[in-house]
Amino acid sequence: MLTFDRSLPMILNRALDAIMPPYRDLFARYDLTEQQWRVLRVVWSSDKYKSVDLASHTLLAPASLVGILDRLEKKGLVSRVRSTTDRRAVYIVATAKSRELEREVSPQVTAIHEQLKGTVTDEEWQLMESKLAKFSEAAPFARIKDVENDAVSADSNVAGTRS
Amino acid sequence: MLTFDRSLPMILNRALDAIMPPYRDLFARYDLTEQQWRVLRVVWSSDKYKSVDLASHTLLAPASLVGILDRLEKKGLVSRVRSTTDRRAVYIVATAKSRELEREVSPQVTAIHEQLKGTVTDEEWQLMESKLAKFSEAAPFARIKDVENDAVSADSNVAGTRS
DNA sequence: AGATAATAATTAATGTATTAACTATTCACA
DNA sequence: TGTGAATAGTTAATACATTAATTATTATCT
Repeated sequence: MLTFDRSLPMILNRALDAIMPPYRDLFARYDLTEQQWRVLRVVWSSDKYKSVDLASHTLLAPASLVGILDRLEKKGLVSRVRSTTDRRAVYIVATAKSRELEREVSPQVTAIHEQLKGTVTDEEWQLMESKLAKFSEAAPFARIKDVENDAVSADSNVAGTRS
Repeated sequence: MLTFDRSLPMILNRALDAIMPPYRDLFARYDLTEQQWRVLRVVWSSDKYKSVDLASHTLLAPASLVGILDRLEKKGLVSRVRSTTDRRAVYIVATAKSRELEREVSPQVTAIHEQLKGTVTDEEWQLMESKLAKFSEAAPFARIKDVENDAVSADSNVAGTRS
């Protein structure tokens, strides 16, 4: 019988609950949330990301991004730049102030991650990662039972987003 | 070098993002959220859980539970019963209406989980589960405390009675 | 007994999640 | 070449997450 405690959602949530506090404590010291950090991580990697790109790379819904970007912009860590070629699109660029933050916080984030990785062997890590990747890829069975409305377009969700 | 995409938090979040939609779609059909379902799952297992016990078993913060229980109570799915032996404590009990829901939804939840489990072998599953458990236990600052048999203590002085 | 600490549940404030709907712009194509 | 579909970003409404503070009650300790 399926024990609730050992269901996949609970297993994953429990692991997240266990590993996140050190990250959150660190971010809190710099007045950042976990999600804000995720956005910054991606923005630092390139100035050519539109909001919609950030959504897929950070696993944050577009609607959530709006508020997160509002707050990051208010703190002077990013700025929105309207595209000239496609006036619908907005590019998110990192400010110098945020680069400062990157230099200061990134090493500490790496340190936490290294410590986490240290709790299992490299081999075990690879194994776990590949198994989890299997689940991450196997999402197509998501819409099986749409009884009422005739099947909406076969894939209403773009790969990588959670729309 | 640490790629953001392959950090443990992102790996776990990506897996959750992939597996949760079918669950959420199912719950939505019964006007339930994922968290409300988690609470019900635990409440159904015993009428002797206090709010504080639910918090550890559902991985939901006590502050979040307040609102979730408010909504479940308003829907007539659970009720709060103040303990007579410790007037600080509140026991959460399932209503007959919620038992109906259990009979109808549980099999479908099991079906989704079986399908998920089918994407890897039993051996792979065991492996992944044990590795994730390592992180869940080695948690430096785990917010969730030991969940053992603290809730099953023989305090049968619940004011309300079962049905 | 009486001060104090600990516990259970809650409230308050701010930030994020989720779904649906809406605006503005661009694309596709008959 | 116009017209409907698609896309990017946003707003709105409701629910949950997180931290800190608050209330009520019970436990502890000298």
